[in-house]
Amino acid sequence: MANEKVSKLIFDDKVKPVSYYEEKYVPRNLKEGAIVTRYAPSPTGKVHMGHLYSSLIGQKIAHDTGGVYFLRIEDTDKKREVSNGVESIVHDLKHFHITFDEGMMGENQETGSYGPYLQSNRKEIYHAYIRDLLLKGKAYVSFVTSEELEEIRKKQESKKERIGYYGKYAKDRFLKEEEIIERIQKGEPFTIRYLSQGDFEKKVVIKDLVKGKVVMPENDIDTVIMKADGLPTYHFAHAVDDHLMKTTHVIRGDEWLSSVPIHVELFKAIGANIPKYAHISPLMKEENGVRRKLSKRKDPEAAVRFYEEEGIPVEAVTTYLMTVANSNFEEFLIYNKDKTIDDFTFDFKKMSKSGAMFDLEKLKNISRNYLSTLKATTIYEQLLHFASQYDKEFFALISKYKEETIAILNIEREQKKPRKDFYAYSDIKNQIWYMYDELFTPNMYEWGTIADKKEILNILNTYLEKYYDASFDEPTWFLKLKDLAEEFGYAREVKEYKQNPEAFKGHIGDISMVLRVALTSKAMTPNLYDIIQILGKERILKRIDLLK
RNA sequence: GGCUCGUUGGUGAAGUGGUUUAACACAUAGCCCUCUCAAGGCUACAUUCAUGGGUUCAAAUCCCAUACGAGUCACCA
Repeated sequence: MANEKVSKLIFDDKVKPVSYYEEKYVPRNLKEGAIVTRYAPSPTGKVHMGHLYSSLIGQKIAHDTGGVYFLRIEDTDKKREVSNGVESIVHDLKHFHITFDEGMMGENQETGSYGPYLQSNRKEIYHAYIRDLLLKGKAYVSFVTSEELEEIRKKQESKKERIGYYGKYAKDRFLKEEEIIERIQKGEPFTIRYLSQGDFEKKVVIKDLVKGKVVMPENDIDTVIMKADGLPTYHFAHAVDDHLMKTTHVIRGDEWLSSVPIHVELFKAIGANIPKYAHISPLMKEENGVRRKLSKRKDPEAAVRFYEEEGIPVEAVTTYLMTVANSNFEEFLIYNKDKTIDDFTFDFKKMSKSGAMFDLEKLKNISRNYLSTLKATTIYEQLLHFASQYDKEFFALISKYKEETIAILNIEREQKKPRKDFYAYSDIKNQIWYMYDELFTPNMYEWGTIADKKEILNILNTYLEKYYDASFDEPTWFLKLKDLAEEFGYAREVKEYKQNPEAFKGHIGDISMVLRVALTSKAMTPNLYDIIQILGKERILKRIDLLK
């Protein structure tokens, strides 16, 4: 046994033998082909769109195959940690219906028998494996400082050699045991590095589920597996955790692709099977003609919270993301109108190898379409839920006028080609505010082609006296409006006017515009007849009165 | 600089040697419909698949080179 004295110095007696963990974490009892995968974020802030994107895929393939989706928190970098990070992650994902079968459930809760799922609580486990490698001579203690590393790098650069701590440059490989003990006892900070057996001239072949076959040189760099603070690095924790937690598939951003040779070596070193990898391309954003990754800091739409706060329906966001992941999903939905994401078979092979530009406009379009398929009562409930958190004033109004609000939301909805005029719950108020007396203010300016106020009032008064009756059905109502137009010298039909513009003051459109603006203060509204019916006689009189 | 990946219209893309005069969707523009708006219908939008060579009767599809872009080369994940 190598390094026996050294490891006694570093690890206390509580550290169990590796065999303990190998026996404790038994293979999962799942059916053939079941996928076990995880979301493994570091708790550094809010969930990013790219995270949602990959967790959507992870959850789907795990559940479609009868597997397990779990949440492991990678908090080995204590400097970057954010308070309530876990809570925030769980909340953001839950809003998008992403829930976990096991793992972290909240700041200090977890379920599942492959835990702990918080890496900082797994220190003993990592130590067991690190000590094992140390004793087998596969790892060694290193005192190299970042300054020394920098010097090595410069030397390599000037000699045009490959950069890194490898081979002859890995000078601490050759430290004598006595020296190591002495320096540790002096309190000198140290790390533990894996003693790489790799050969840069040899190749490793990676069969990535997204990128396909990738051939890379073997890793020959002695990567740090335990940091000076005693916590493992990502690379080592990844190998140990996914081995013990019986992960079958690792889905992660493609920035990890070039680390796979290290991971392969580490998995082999601890005697573990190598999981299947799927390295997914990032969501991109274009700014000033430059393509870059969608950034949480620069792009508000990158934070998953944005959609919750905007009231963009969860279904729209997930549909969009699935469309980006597997573009055939879009056609699948066109031909299977009543189907959802759950009926669709996701395929890694259909994923793009290069990063897709994130297209908010397309997402909004999907959202408009989605919202147009909902029943008015459903929209109402969702709107109520949204407003209760983000618009208290509007919440009070729609609560008070429940039936009326549903009627407003139902305008031009239950028909073959429903209206598609809003893409988010936050957008609804902009479209219908004038229907509430509390929000309505008369508009004196948008009268279309008719400028004379006397004429306007005359038209409105005549309408009320001779042509308005709340009991009219739509065709009758419109016929009456045409009668009104005729009385004032406006054409009954637009065509009629266009054929002979000199014969008329204007046409029916001008007359209905007068009515529309008087009642809604807006030049653009949904079907006027529906609005009139919902307002009712009393409020119509009142609104017209406001103009006098 | 080394290693790796990528490159089809403004955007997401289909496409895996001949049915492609390059699908579909978003965006944009025009027309139609129409009492306004939204929607809907129709039309337009890559003679060409980063560029240059090659293989082949035939290439966006196979091969090579070049260019450009991205990732990585931490005691960050």
